[in-house]
Amino acid sequence: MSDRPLRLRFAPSPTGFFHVGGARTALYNWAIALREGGTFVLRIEDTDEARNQPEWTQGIIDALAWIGIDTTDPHFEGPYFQSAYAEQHIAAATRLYEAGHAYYCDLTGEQIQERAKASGKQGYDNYSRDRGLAPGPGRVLRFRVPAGTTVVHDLVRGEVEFDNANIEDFVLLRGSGSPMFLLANVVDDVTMRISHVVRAEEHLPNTPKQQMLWQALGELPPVWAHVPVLVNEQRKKLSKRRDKVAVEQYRDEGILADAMVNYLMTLGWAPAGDTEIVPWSEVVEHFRLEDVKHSPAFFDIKKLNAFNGEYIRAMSVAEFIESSAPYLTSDDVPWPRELFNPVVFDEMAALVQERVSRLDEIVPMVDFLFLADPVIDEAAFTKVMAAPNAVAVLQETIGAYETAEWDADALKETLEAIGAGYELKLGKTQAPIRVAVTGRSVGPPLFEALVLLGRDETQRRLRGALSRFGDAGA
RNA sequence: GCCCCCAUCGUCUAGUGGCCUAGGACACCACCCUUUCAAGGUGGCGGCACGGGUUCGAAUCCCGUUGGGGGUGCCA
Repeated sequence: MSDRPLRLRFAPSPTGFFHVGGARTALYNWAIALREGGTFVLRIEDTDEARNQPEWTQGIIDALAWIGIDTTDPHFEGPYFQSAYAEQHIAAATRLYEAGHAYYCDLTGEQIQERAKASGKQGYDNYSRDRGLAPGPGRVLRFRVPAGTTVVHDLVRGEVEFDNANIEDFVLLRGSGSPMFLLANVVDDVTMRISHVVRAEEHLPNTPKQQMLWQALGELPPVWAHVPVLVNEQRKKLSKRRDKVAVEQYRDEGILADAMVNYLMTLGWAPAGDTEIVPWSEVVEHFRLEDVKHSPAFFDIKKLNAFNGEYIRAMSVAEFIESSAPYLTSDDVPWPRELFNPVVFDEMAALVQERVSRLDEIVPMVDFLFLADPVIDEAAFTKVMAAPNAVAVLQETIGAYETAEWDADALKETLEAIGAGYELKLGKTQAPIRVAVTGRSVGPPLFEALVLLGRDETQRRLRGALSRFGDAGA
């Protein structure tokens, strides 16, 4: 089974956004396809009520492209749509029926429950197995699970043995005649000549059923690999209801694709050596399914952010400026568009770059440069101005900055001298100036910002702060 | 209930019988640097779930217990 051409597949169902767990599974498949010269097949499993399908599908394709899985890459094939192959699925089911591997059953869900209650056992009791029912409306087609055991050879878990006695005769075709997931999935994998099925662990219980289907269809099963699921802080499988799982959302918040990819790969696997931050090329070279951990991994946003900070700081300033642009020119920006000055931002960029871990932190860090008036954080203002001599420092600074040379060093020295008169260190002295000009007590380096703001605007803001005390400054 | 999977610092992991006094990273704490905040540097806190074996030797192998997770649809 391993001498077939290497063909992997990623088979998401279009549910509206791209799940980080799906992204990791896709990446695992992709890394293998790339290194081994195999093919990565994208198949959209849209057989359920897939409303709005084209939109969701495009979302998946865009998200895959973002993490580097590009539809134009020679290793990429697809997308295929499962819904387009319904006839094949049904044809396969018919073959299974004709070969005696499947039979029709007319029991309703209620009837199955009643029988289960009466017998004290759970689930369907294979009641219709030998009733020889013909196909008919409302009748489902069930697979006749053979006696014996099914051994699944799994690249990450080894051999997993299932007693077929614990597997009930599952449904292949609904009463409406439409194919079920288990069947469609296998038939598609067979026709697409898939050699390796790499997917999340939640599918492991399905695997013996699917393997029996492969065999009943006269095919050699693929190599299986079930990777551990991603969990939340409560150690539950990541769910879209309570957890933040949309790749698109992280992208919009300014997580870099490279950082996301790198982080995702370290969940369940680790590059050799003491460094987790490694380029994709190294991942491709070293990733092995056999090395994937067996236990679930917590998707830790803090660590993702830390990775992202590393990637941001590794960029050139020019790259950083380019990546910042969408955030600075979006419609959500707090300043009037006409007041934004890219030249000013570019001057600040290097200082901002080493202070953010996500791109969306840029705007609140530089907003005071482009706002007509800074938004004053009242708590910070009150606290800073209550410090001994804070107001006096403010007053004196206004006077000194009237004539000071307008460069960062001079502004710093001037303020240092003023602070010295009150026996204050620069850290204390700059606080009232910072809050007066930026509105906050934290932010990027002050004097560099003042230079960009200009003397007039700086003085205006300093006086504005002073006037808050009633005794209009100047 | 039944079936299956899993178990190293709080978290992600290294570790495949002696190199382990269990290594790294994130987080946290302290200190240094410092113009606030970061970044950077130094140090610290903190773990092999438990009990039996096997072995000269067990985080590593076996069994059991406990604990967690996944599955159990005419969903995918």
